Formats: sequence, C-alpha cells, structure tokens
Amino acid sequence: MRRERALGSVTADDVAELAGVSRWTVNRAFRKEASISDKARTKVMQAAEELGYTPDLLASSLASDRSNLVSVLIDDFANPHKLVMMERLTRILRKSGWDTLLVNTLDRNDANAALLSASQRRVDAAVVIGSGFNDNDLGTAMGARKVRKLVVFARSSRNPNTVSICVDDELAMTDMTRHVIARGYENPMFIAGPQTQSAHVMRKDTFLNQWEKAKGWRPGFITPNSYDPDKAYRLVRDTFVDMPRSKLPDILVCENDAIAMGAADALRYEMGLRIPDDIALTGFDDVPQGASPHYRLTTYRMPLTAMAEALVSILKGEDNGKDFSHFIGKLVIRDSA
Amino acid sequence: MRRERALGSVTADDVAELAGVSRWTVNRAFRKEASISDKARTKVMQAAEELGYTPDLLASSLASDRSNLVSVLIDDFANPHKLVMMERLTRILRKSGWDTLLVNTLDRNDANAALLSASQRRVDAAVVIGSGFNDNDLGTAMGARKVRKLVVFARSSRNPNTVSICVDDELAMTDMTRHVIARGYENPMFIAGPQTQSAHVMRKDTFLNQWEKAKGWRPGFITPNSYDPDKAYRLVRDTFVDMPRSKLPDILVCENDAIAMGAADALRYEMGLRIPDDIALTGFDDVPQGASPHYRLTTYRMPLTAMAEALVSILKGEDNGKDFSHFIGKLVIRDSA
DNA sequence: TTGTAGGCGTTATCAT
DNA sequence: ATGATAACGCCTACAA
Repeated sequence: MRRERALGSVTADDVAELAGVSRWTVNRAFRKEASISDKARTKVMQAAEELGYTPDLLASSLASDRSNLVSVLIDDFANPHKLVMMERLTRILRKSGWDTLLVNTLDRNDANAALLSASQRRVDAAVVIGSGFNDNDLGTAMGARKVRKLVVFARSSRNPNTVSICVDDELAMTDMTRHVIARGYENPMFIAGPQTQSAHVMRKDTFLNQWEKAKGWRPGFITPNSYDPDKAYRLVRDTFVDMPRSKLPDILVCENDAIAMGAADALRYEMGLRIPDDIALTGFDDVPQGASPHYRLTTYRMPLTAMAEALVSILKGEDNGKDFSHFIGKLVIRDSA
Repeated sequence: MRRERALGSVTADDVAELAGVSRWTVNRAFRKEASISDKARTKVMQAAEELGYTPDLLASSLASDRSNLVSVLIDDFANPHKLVMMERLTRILRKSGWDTLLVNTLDRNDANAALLSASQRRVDAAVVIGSGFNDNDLGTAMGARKVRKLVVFARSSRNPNTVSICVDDELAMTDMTRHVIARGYENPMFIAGPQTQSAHVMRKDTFLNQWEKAKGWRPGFITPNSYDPDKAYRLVRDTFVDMPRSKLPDILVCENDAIAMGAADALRYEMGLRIPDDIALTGFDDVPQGASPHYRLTTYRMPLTAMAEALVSILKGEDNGKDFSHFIGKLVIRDSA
C-alpha cells in the first residue's frame, strides 16, 4: 500500500535504478569517506543531478542516530551581544555541517521543556546561552538528562554534567581591574548582572577582591538583576540622581556592555555628566554599539570564533575532556575609562 | 539483529508493554485530537512517566511528512532589528508548536544552499528575512520545489511563488512623509538601503513620489548599499563633511533605524551638528536602541506579533490565500524629527 | 475505541 | 567495491 509520494521526493532507490547500481552505492557516493569507485560515484552523481535527488536528513538522522543539529537556547534578547553570538555560532556550526535550532526560552520552566523538545529531535548537543539557566536546573532537569551533550556558552558552570565554553572571567576581570587602577580611579562601584545563586559569573567577585587586595577596601555594588540596558538606566538614575556630586563614584565597572550602555545614558541624560571626565565606565563583551562615538566603551572581547570552534570539536567528539572554560580574550581600551 | 539502543531511548513499544495496551494506543495518548478513552490515556501516561518516554520527533516527522520545523534565513546580523524579529518569530512559533532552524546565510549563493539543506530537513516552511535574497533566486528555489512554503518576512516580494508578510510600505512611508511635511522641513534627502533590483522596498520611491507630489520637486538620495550603521556613518560623513552648512539638507529620511543611527552619529560626532536643531532624522523599524536618549528617533513600528501570527496561520494552512503584505504599523514620533 | 499491516528513506552490519 | 538484510520509531489507512 504505497502512500502518495511527498512533494518532489526522489529517493536513493530512484537514483540507484537510473544509475544501475544498488541503493547503498548511491548512499556511499554522497559521503566523503566511503569506499566507492570513481566510476560508480560519477554515475550516481549524474543520475542524482538528473533526478534532483538530495539525501533526506530526517531519514538519515533516524537511521544513524546523529542529527547534525544543535539547539541553542537563549533567554534574553535585550542584550545585543546575543546577536553577535548567534551570528558567530550559526556561521561556524553551519560551516562545519551542523544546523542550529534556535529556541527562545521564555522562563526557567520553559528551559526544561525546550531541552526536552530538543532531545525529541535528537540534537547532538544543546547549547545554553544566558543567565536564566542555573546549574541546579541544568543538572537535574528531565530535559537536560536526555540531551546528549549540554554546553553552557559564554558562562562558566560548575555542573559536572555540562561542558562550559567561556573566557577565564577571573583573568579577564583582573586585567580590567589593573587597567582601572592604572588609570588612577579611586572610588569605583560595580554594577552587576542577575545575582542568581548558581550563575557563576565571577566578574563581580573578582573585581571586588582584586580591588580590595590592591587598595585595602571593598567597593560597593548595585544590580539591576538583568542585562537589560533600560533597567540599568533606571537603576543608575535612581541610585545616583540625588547623590551629591562629591560622593559619586569616579568609575562604574559594569558586568557587561548592555549594563554599561544603560548606565552611560543615565549618567549623561539624567544627570548631565560627561564620560569619562565626570565619571568613567567599563563594560564587557565588546558589542558593536559600544564602539560608537556615544560610548567609546572600554570593554573586553571574548574570542567568539575560537569558542564556537571549541563547540564544534566537542560535537565531533575530538575534545578528549579538554577544558574550554579558560579562553583568553582581549581588553579593548577606548575612551570611557 | 538489534542494533545497540540509543542513549536512554524508550520507545512506544516499551510503554505499550508496561501499560498493557498496543503501541498505537500509546501514540494516540500523546496527541490531543485522538479518540482514546480517558482510562487508557492515564494508564499510558503513567507508564510513559515511569519509563521517561517522550515521542521521537524525528521518526514522527519521517512518517508523517510534517516536521513542525521552520527555517529562518538571515543574511545580515549588523542590523539590530534582526534580533527583535528573531525574538518575536521564535517566541510565537514555539508557542504554536513549531521549532525554528536559524540559518546564517553567508552570501547570495549560500542562500540557495541554505534553502536546499532546509528542504532536506523537510521544513514546513522557509522564512527569509533580509535584503540579500532576491526574488529571482527565490523563484528558482521554489521552481525546484525544494521547499514547501517560502515566506518573505518584513519585505514585499513580487515573486508569485512566495508569500510575503510585511507592512504596507507605501502607506507607512506616506504617513512618514506627511509628518515630515507637517513639521515644516523643506530640504530633505533620502538615505536608502541596498538597491538590489528585486528587493522591493518601496520606501524610497514612496517618499520621493509623495514629496514631489506635495512640493513639486524630487529630493535626492544616497545609499550605503547595506543596512549597516557603520557604513551609513561613513557615507554620511563623506557626503556632507565638506558641504557648506547652508547647503545641507534639513532632514535625512532614512530607510531604516540602522541607517538612521549611523547617520545620526556621523552628523553629531563628525560635524558637530545637533539633532533635530541643525538637521533632523527619521528611521524605520523602531529598534530598542533608537529609543535611547542619544537618538530619540522618530520611526515606524511594524506589528511584528501579528505578522508572526500570520506566519503561523500560513503554516497551519488556514490562510486561504489571504494577503499578508499590507499590515499597518504605527508612526512613532520622538524628538529626532 | 482499539488493533494490524505496511511504509517513510535512510544507515549499520554482514556477506560476497 | 558492492549488495543485501534488518533495523530506526513512528504514522496512515483500514479493519475489527
């Protein structure tokens, strides 16, 4: 009982018949490392061309248990750095033969559902980019357990079941702290991102520790509890607008660019302060907007390409337990501090 | 000859056995509109829970010829509006049961390859967002019947094989032109995006036509040939920096926000001009950054949610040939013009 | 409402 | 180097 053929569907059998070979030979012709004679291959390819045949990835995945699919979970689209990371990831993955499933995870519970549905598509790995995924959930969640490989991107994770690909935040922030000190700032304040228990972004602690070590006292910090520039804007305005100028920090060290840009806008447009003359500012991520003359943001750039390539090596199983959580980026010094 | 079982793979058969029903009953339990007794369903669900069973979407897609997968092709990550669109599309699609395959199409040729690989995954539709995809290429892709449905998002397309979901650019730009005229500007210049033969963005022509109709003369235009803020910056600088102030336009009408923001930066930081006092500016898209106090950009917001929902209705086949190329957005008036 | 047969298009494995 | 058999896990159509 043959069902109606799917639209424009040509199978390996059709090609095999036309080429006068078996279906398996057709298949071999389409893979690089197959033992097949040149003659057979060209014959097959010709027939395939003629019929417009291309292998069906769905069937292939089902049979081989490899999907060449990676799902990327993102929970925060207010941060422009997400766009940069997505561009890089999708580009490198595609170049290496993987397609990317982009999942917009609405909230924490949803992340689990997303992981689950990713596993139902048999993704080769799930990559998590964002702060809303905490290590505990990642370890215990039903969805997480069913995914072959779970990768935390651009953030360190202590969960033993996940691999994390990220810069060495401690080293990076130490560089930044040195720069701040070298520039002669004396009264810093840190603006931190979400303070979830287990999203181990070490930047805040590193800055505070390093500063304390160098100067003998521990600066304060505030947080908008998110990486949203608007929220940072409001927080900075509310925190500083009524403060006497003499008490203001001389530099705001921000956990990332999204926060730094919001902070910069508030300082400038709510309080009429000049950057860096009246108050300086640093970020992290090096988003394109931070380079604009509005900000000229001093920041830190992660080696995203290398990090994406690390992901590929994990997918290929060529990582041999290598540690990818200590990438070294680059301090980008501009005018903001 | 049983192959080794995939990691943690539980099939409907296992559940069936445990629940004491047939495999097909298990299957029915997992779909909403199936005729199955409550008793059978709860029994199945319990067994499924116990074994950690979830249906395999790959096998399901293969058998049903429906993947619940949409591929979204994007060719330009410099424009921040892409992030907004992706957020909306992925959210609405997911809510409606579709997963999103994000494809970063590296260049024009690549678009075809991307469409091909999408078809190999049997996506239910391919959605194209960007300027680098021209109607002819899209036409041939469809001609080869590679993709079931081809949707051009946020841009009109004349190709009869594609559906386009977009605002009525003519209406939108007419609104904008009226606003510009009402504000009393007299010497506008248009900054256009890529001038590919078949990317029918009508904004430029509409503005020029409307202005001519109202004022009796046709303004000039320039183009950075892309929606990249940096390129717009350089173009505006190079075009105007040596021009006597008296000859400068009094308003730059830009095809979108990405261009407008680049232009604004150039005017301000290369030429020391104030916006809107010395020269005014309008954009299109209403990206978040345009709302910042740096720009306070007068712009136009598309109804992205409704547009994404239109996509869903197309996927569901509930669109009965409806026309989705005349959505109405909203003029967002801020300080830049 | 439930069960059965056949098929979706490929790949792993073994045999020639 | 090539061919053949048996899965992969589910869905459609039909029968009971």
